[in-house]
Amino acid sequence: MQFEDTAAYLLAKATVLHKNAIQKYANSVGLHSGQVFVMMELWKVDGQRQIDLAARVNLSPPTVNKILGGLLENDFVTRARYEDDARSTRIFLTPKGVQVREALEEAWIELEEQTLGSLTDTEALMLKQLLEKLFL
Amino acid sequence: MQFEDTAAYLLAKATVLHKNAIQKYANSVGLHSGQVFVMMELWKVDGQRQIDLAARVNLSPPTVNKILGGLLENDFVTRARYEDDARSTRIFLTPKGVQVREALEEAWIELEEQTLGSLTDTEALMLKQLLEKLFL
DNA sequence: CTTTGAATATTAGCCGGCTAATGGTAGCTT
DNA sequence: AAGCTACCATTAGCCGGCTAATATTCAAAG
Repeated sequence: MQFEDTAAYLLAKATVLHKNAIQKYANSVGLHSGQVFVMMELWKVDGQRQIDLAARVNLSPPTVNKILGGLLENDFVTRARYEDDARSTRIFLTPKGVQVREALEEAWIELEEQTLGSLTDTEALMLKQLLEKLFL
Repeated sequence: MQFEDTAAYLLAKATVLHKNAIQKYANSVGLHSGQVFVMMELWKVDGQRQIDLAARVNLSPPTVNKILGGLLENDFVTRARYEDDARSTRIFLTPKGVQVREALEEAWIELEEQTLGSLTDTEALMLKQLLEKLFL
């Protein structure tokens, strides 16, 4: 059997390089690679609980907790207790957290170009459709 | 701008879930997720130097060094000095390291089915071709 | 032959992922 | 009211990724 012929292998291989690219562009706007996806969810819906954030980004609660620690230290978000339920905390964007979105959008456009650089427009569209079908 | 519409976003999203799947099947044969790709390279060419392994798997030398530490502890590989160059070490598979390939192949087939479960054969082929074009 | 520079492995330290275990709270059952 | 159970956040500890810095060795230049 040839591992290299499997989609599972190719997808993992692509992952490694893509992760490096994300890290590069995330760092260029002052974020770490893991933080960007949490921020994206908060830009969609602000004030979410950690457990809901974890579900949205498909990460474990401890991982999200750790990532939020970094975002808190750098004043991208704040934590607030939720009055109706003392177990939960809600995470809110700071002005700095709102503002960094614009910078990330610009960086993301470059990332997208780099990612799809070797593909035609048709192929790019096909890839996106297949990825959506794969895991959504 | 909608991050969710970009291939960079979708690829990262697919990555997260795929990594979990790899971890699950790797563990089922006694390996950790990062170790499987190093082993695959050794199954192709045994006795490689660490620096060359790192290049083959697209990881940094310190990362490969750490992964090899785990493989050494569990007797999947051995280290041997390279006669011609005292800077280098060569990594060789142990019998256990050779043997585990068969188990991983079986697990990998299941992983492949799970990964491509939602796709038709045509789509699966297309995905593989696009991934190859992306990062090879 | 000495010095300088490149290459290889390794260590330290960070972030990002996981599981397992803890502690506190809410809610339901009795 | 008491107690069981489920839920949420957090901590501890592991593996996997990175960059930066170190030590050793090789090779090439002087």
